[in-house]
Amino acid sequence: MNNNELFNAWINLTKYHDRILKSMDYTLQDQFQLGIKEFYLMYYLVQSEQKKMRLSDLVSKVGLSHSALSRLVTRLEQHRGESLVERQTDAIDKRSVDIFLMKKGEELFNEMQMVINNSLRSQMSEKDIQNIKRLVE
Amino acid sequence: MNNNELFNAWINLTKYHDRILKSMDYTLQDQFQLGIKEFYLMYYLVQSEQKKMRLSDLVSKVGLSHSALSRLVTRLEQHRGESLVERQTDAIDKRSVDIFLMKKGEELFNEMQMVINNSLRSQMSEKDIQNIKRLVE
DNA sequence: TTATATTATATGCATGTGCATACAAATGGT
DNA sequence: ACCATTTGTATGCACATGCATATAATATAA
Repeated sequence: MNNNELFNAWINLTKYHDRILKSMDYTLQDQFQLGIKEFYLMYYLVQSEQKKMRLSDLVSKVGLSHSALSRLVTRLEQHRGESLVERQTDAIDKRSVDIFLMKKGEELFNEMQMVINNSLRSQMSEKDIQNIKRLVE
Repeated sequence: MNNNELFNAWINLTKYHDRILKSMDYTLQDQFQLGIKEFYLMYYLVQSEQKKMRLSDLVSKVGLSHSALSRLVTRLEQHRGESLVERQTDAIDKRSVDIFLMKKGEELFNEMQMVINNSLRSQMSEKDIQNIKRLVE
């Protein structure tokens, strides 16, 4: 394998990834005025036991900096006049902030999830999924 | 395949992609004060016959909007007091602008390319490359 | 030819991001 | 107990981005 093949593989992977990402992001913005990062955050809250996570623990999950994540939470607290999530200072460690998924947020998440799944299914074939699994496992 | 598998495959692909991307971007910023988008732009100029391309044609290649690309070119024209690329209005269609890769830009590109290739080789195994090829072909 | 529509690029503006920093709270060493 | 260090979050700032728009040049239609 030469350098050209190597770089071409990378470029093609990027294009494949970005095409799907932008498509999903555009659809979410269009239908919910929310982006893919907002969806990821809510996804990890849903996955969690009590529909809550520490801000710090979300950083590595969502893939944003602390500051960006803090502001993302602020936006979700004030989304079109409704609170999709809420902050609550931890009783024991008063520096720490827990992010709670609210009822309205969970409802919206369920709608978004359907859109996301449709989008993924329409853009990734069964064969693609198998290849991705082989790549990332 | 259920929805969970589908979404997990996507998330894992994103993490795989972003990890490599951020690593390359960080290294380029650190060593050259240039990002991966700047590298892509120069890459396509090098690939072209005469080391030049129309701004418009670069849009789809680099994956930025017209406005972002216009400003990216401006930055490359003024990179640390040197012109890595230059604009030149097309003689026939005076609306169109050709972007030329300058000598200094090509020199820097060659250095960057080595860094990029090393970065890719250290993060993607031979098996990864084969799996990516299967995915994107 | 003249008027209208289209195309290519540049720029004002709003927004999201990371870095550096500020602040508050907890931890550790003396 | 006290002070220094570390940890968790929020915010000022600089900057890259996309959208909407402006401007200039070209193409099209009457």
